[in-house]
Amino acid sequence: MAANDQALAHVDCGNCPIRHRAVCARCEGDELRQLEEMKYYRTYDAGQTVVWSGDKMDFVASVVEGIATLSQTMEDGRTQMVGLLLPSDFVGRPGRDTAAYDVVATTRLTVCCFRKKPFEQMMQETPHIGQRLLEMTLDELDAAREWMLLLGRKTAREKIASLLAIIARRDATLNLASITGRVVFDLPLTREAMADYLGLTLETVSRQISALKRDGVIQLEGKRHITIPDMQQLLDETGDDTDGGMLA
Amino acid sequence: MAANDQALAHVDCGNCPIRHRAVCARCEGDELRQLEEMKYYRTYDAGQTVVWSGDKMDFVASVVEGIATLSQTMEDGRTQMVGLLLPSDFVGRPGRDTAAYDVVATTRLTVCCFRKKPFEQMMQETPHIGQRLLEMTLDELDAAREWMLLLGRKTAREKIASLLAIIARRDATLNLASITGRVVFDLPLTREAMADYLGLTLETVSRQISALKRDGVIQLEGKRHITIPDMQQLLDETGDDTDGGMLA
DNA sequence: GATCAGCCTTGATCGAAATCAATTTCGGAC
DNA sequence: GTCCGAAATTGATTTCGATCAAGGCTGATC
Repeated sequence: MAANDQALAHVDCGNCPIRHRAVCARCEGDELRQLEEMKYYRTYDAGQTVVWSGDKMDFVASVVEGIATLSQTMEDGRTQMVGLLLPSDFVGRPGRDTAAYDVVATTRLTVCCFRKKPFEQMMQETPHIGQRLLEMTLDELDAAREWMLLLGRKTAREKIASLLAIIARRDATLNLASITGRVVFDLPLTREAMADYLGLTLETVSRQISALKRDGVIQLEGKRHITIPDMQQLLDETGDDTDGGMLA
Repeated sequence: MAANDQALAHVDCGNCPIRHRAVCARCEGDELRQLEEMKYYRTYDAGQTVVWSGDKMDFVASVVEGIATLSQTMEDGRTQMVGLLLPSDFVGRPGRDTAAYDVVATTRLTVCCFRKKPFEQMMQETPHIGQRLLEMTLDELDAAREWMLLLGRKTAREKIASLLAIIARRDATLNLASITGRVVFDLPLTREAMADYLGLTLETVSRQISALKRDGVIQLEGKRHITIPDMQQLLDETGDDTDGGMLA
């Protein structure tokens, strides 16, 4: 566990920004009160490691604010990101006591933790929680499978376009903006993190971003601020079915 | 749905080969009887498609016997396998009514089906089932993440070695054989299916298998029958941590 | 036993991304 | 404003796997 964890002011679950999307989404009344009592917050600075793969992990948690990455590293240093944790995402696995992946905060990160034992006990007694966790896990599995298609079969250019589209879409849904026409956002990842996400080198990431800029698909301001003048044009570059995919 | 489905003789759940590993693993007595009543079998020939991505799917199922693949295809024909379904694995997603992937039988396949509506209803009433499904889904997510590392960061040779190790390990656990020293098994996949699994072309798969043979890591008899004289040597080729991965 | 088709292997060549190697840009500290 | 270092860009070259192209096996069919 990292050094400078901090206890935060206790936040009322009723006002929690991830109240309706996290594992606790379906809890009400007594159940919520019970969770409220066992929860505690932790925060991490950008760049800090939350847990190392193989470490003992005696808690599970929900991301409240900020972004973290899940990644795997081979002995020789090759690393692959296997998950991107956004607010409301769940960290840890009930019924397992060591971390399977490295978890690293890429921005300042706040998580809402529950000690594993009491949480598991509560899962036994409260079907809501397990049901919600099942839904979330199935969604993650779908995302992982889409990602596998990207890693196995897409070109570097398609990979970059896909990642930008994913981030743009997420940003748009968070901010209730439209997902057509002009989209503007900040990249939450370094070129290296993008490379680890996409199974590329950071040089290739840089080159492909430059190429997309040259071709007018994106505009860059500084290194991180991105404008997509025409979302459809970006989607056309991802290689994905853009029109729902179903034939008439 | 494919044409030549066949109703099979009704098999007693108590004698079912996947009784202790499938979604129904934790059901007993009444619950089991209830499932027994709603289940029905279907079989498919090798090569037959079970469902097409985008199709309406009004059932969920457990693989009883045989092997099937889950895969995704891009408009231009590039395809990536995203799941390998073995006996006891679950097909379909509660709470979704169209298939997200193509499901294809690679050997003769028998599945145990439940119509979606009654199954979902039973999940509501029987926490066992959801709990078991959650466990299975979490395992699948772990497998998907290991696969992502393979797709994103491993060399062609490492990919082949990893796939052979996965199949060898599974075969060994099924047959209670040891996973050290000599291992013998039949490849259940064509070179093309292996390529779709690994994000390679079939030519590269063929070449790397030839190379591993030349180097004495594997022995081939015909195209499909494989002998691994020394499992550790194969594992050394996978690029994975071979010794549990944890430092002292 | 000849024929055929599907599957597999092998060879030659090409090309996309990796690698190696300088710079350049940018954001923050002073 | 200046300086510093991390992050990013860009260029040159190499390499691994894809692609293009012949054949070779093997088992099923007649």
